[in-house]
Amino acid sequence: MATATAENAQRILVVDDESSISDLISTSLRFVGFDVRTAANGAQALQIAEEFKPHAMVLDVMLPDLDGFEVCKQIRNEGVETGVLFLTAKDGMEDKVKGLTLGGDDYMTKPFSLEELVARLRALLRRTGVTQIDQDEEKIRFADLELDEATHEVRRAGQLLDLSPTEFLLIRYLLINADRVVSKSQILDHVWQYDFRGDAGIVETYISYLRKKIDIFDPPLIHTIRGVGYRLRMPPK
Amino acid sequence: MATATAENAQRILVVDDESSISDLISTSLRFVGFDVRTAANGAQALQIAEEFKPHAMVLDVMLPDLDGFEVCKQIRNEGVETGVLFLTAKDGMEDKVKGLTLGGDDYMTKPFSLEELVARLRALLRRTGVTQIDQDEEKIRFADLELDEATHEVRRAGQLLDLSPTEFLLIRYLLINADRVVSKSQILDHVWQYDFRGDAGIVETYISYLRKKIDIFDPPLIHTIRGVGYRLRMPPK
DNA sequence: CCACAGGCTGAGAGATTGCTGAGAATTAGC
DNA sequence: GCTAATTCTCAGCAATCTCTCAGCCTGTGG
Repeated sequence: MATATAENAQRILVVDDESSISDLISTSLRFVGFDVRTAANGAQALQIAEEFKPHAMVLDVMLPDLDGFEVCKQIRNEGVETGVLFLTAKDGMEDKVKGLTLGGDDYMTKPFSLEELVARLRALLRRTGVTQIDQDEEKIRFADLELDEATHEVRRAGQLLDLSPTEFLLIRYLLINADRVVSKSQILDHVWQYDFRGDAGIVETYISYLRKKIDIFDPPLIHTIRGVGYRLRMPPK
Repeated sequence: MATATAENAQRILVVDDESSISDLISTSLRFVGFDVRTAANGAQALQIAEEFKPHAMVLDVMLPDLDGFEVCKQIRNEGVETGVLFLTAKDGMEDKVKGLTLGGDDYMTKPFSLEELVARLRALLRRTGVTQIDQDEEKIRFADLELDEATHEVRRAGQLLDLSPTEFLLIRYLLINADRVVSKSQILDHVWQYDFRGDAGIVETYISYLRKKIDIFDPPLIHTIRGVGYRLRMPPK
């Protein structure tokens, strides 16, 4: 977790009253290189936003004091240009969230997967144009594997693959960590919703699905590191 | 939002006393690249217009002080050349407005869809000749699908399609975002009237209608990305 | 070479998501 | 006003996806 906070890292403010959630999110975001602050309620959020000037916020709509929309409004009124990713419970509420995809904002329902959170946040930063050097193509590549965020297409050797939502998240996670070993529990934590209560065996199942779709090509890219996890890699020359 | 205000972006003045409405509109317009200011009443509008010199205005006819027509008149008397898109409530009024929008001006009744607002505003700017470089063709094309903004006609393989108003807005939204995935809530936010309180299921229904009209041709262009949204695309190679 | 833990995979139950037809409610045109 | 078009809701069906589980396979260490 040693990622140094770069001078010019993008600043994210995470606002949620459940500390377990905001810890989860902030740890995750820090790990992928964002500069993160957290707040547990609306008042605190306003205060921090003023001096922290976040590029984007992850904002629970249900806060103990103000609601998320109000917080968002006030922060913008103070001239902080920031995109917002709202978090909402699965039930009701959802219609209240309408209109948010207009300004580039977005929302997700709890529970979510961390991979998805990061992906959405990146998309949001891209849309709201805060990305300093928008050099990051919307494509992730490894060998002859290519994932396109905008079209949601995954190709191997130019050929389009038909993946289910979870398969898509999984291969993206592997791609992001290409060449590195990732453990089954890491995968579970990032790709599955954070309240998933099953065991890591599910990961094996999905790896199996993926192999049947992407490793019918040569060479195989998904490698098992027995006792450790998986790794995307080119065959040693 | 953070969209950089281009030096030469077109300037729009939005005048409405309900802040929820003017927020909605300005967010939307800023996001598509306009330089936007807002005013909450007639007096304020006059004041801002003087120095902001908007290329066009979105103007509620019902304002707390002056009415919209008066505002429009006075601003033009001061020599600001500006097209006007009037907003009116659904009731009476309508004919009164009709009579007064003879120039290149236009009007819409509340509530409206934001896609429609943007389209009308663009058309207005085009008519009043303010558009510096009329880069935007009046036709949007994708594969053998063609939508003509000016005539409101949609053709596939040269054949004219008979679409209802909502179907038209929907296919336009898909066309504008051709090849990218758009979620059901994005669609709802952009295509439906801002006060629509139903759920996203309606989008499925309309996609179904559209498919029956445009995808009876080969190849099908409207594709479902399960768990994500829809996407207009050519068949995979 | 055997035993065993870890990993792989096919089958299937159950849940989710999307599609569509039918009809009610609303709106627009005459 | 009346009719026709359009919009919207809803419910059943179909497709797909998620997850569990059990039996088999494989690498490893003794």
